[in-house]
Amino acid sequence: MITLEDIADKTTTSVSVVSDVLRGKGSEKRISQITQNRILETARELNYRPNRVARSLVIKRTKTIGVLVPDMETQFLPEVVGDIENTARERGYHVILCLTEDKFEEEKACIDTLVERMVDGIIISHAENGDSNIKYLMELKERRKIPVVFVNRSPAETEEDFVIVDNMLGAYEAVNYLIKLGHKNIAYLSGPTRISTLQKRFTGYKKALEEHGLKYDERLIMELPDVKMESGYQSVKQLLEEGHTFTALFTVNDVVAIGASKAIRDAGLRIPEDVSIVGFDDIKIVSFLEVPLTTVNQQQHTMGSDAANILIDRIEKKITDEPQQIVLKPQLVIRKSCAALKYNTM
Amino acid sequence: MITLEDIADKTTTSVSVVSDVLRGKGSEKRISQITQNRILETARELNYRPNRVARSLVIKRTKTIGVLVPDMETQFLPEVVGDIENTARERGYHVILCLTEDKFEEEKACIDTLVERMVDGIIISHAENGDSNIKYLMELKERRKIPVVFVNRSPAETEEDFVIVDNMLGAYEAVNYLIKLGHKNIAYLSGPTRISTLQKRFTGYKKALEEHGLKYDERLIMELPDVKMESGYQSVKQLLEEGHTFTALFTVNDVVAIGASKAIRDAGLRIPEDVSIVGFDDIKIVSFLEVPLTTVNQQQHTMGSDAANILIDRIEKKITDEPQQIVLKPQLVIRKSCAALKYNTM
DNA sequence: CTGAAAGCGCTTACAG
DNA sequence: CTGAAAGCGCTTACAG
Repeated sequence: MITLEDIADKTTTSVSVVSDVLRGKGSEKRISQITQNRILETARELNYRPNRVARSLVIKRTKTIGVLVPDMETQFLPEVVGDIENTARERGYHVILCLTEDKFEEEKACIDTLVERMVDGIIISHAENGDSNIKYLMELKERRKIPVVFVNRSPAETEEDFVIVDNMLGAYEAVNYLIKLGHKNIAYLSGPTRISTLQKRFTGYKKALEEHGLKYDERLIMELPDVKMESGYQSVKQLLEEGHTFTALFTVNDVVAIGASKAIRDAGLRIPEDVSIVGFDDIKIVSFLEVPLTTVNQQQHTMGSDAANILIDRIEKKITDEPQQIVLKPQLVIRKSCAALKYNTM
Repeated sequence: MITLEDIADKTTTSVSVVSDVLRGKGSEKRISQITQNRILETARELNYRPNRVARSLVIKRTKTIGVLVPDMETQFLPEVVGDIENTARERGYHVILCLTEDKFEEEKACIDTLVERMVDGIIISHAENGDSNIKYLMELKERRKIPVVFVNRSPAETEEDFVIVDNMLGAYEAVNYLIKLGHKNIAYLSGPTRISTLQKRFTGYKKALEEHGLKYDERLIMELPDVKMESGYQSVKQLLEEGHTFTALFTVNDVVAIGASKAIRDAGLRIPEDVSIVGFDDIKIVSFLEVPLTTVNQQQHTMGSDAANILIDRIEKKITDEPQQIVLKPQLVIRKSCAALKYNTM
């Protein structure tokens, strides 16, 4: 490994001038052009690579951001993470990726080592499984001045930066749409309601029902243990076996909708003739399904890049004022999985 | 930020004993139990967090690995990355994620800054777009002693560590299966063949044809610009419009198969009655499709964790001998998208 | 049992 | 125009 001192030796200068020249401060510091050239050239010859760790230790910035998300399974998060990485890289930052499994302890451990690694900031879709690290994060933010932006999930009534979609509105519009099509028995496949985002979708569902004077039927609500395909499949299977009557189905996300669709087909029912279905997320694949899925788009690409930009603006003190709280507007994307209610006979 | 010196002051000891105690070397260094307790306690009181950057500078290890992949779009890579992160975290390492967009220059820039950041090792699914960074990586590996393991894609005839699936065999078995079902006109949707992995799948396709004395028909080969759904859709649409006759279709990956399926259905054809189709990857979703897709599973979970384990073993010198070259055995997963050829009339 | 000191590779006043 | 020196927060011989 070759160091500033090596270059200083070869050029019979000193580490300070070498450092200045290599950081482009040569002219500002009035180093003679000749010296500058000599230094630049030998740096190239020796294939000098600055040691960023040493640099970080003194300037106290690492050009690194920590990204904490529960997992990479839902297809939605990888899309967000990908966009965070892209914008971060464009702006000269690297991303340390931590999967927290939606567990309090894992998340805490990650936060701690990220701080020890002197990350410049953190983007987090925080665990909402029992205990919470929010106050812990906020303490850190105060004490260590590490900016934090919440993405996809945000703490309730917070003063912090976040970028989320309006989950309640998205769900509301989805259910509204089903109601307008004439449906009265609309089942809902919820995820764990301890997760705020999903709780809000549930609220949107109930609100739409209420506003249209439809009764809320508990038997049509399934709270799944997770938001995966298999759970979507199982829960609809169960719903059907229990003989509950519904002509439409709203699901907490697309992946669950895909699982649910399979159960519906397996029961010999058709989409949308027998049951209409609306998802949430608008992941890439759903428009390619045999019955393209009507769903709620939550602008995941904007979500990732907005979060990264806000964080980096904070780090670079381009924003210092009030909380940046972006609530993206969800968009109902109507495709082929819903039909007007014709027969009320199911 | 509180430092070793702060603790040394408060406990009227010295930074060296504090450092020793905090790293658990207290007893080994025969520090009195009383002193140890005092130090441990004040560390806790002051909420001491070690500065890993400083530590890394002296010990020359960062407990960080760099993971370079082209993108997060194909669903396959997020699964691999997720598993790398999981095993790395279990073993005390963090992951810096870099998306290279399959571009030579992006990849080089990433490699450079990763080295400057003193990562302990690199896992890479390398760009294969024109120029290559392989020799560059190997140079680095020699000079800086940074272990590298290739995942998913590997250089030809290399002495390096890698973990890939046997792409040729997977494709061969897929096509073989179609042939056994009686198909003779089997179209192939290839990705860019500059990508070695995809080239090998193409070879497997040709080999199966050849072994069964089937003629290779260039008109049934489409080389897509990328391996995305949209391209799968477009290429089949084109194939159909051009009036080429095929009763079966093998695709370079599942996502392309999904796009292709849509085009087939749009043309009023049925899967598998009119055309049989086999994909590659076995991503989560394909078993939930209306017609569950027959595909080649490439054990992506093993792939990620194997790569991480090999890399970390290298870093920790648990392996020092010959190249670790893992070739996973692909598994044909038979579902519902293929049928025996009955009529040769299409 | 404990502490003083060198050193990791940088940056940054400061002095000349 | 250029260099000596302190310091970032650690670890690690080494001395006593």
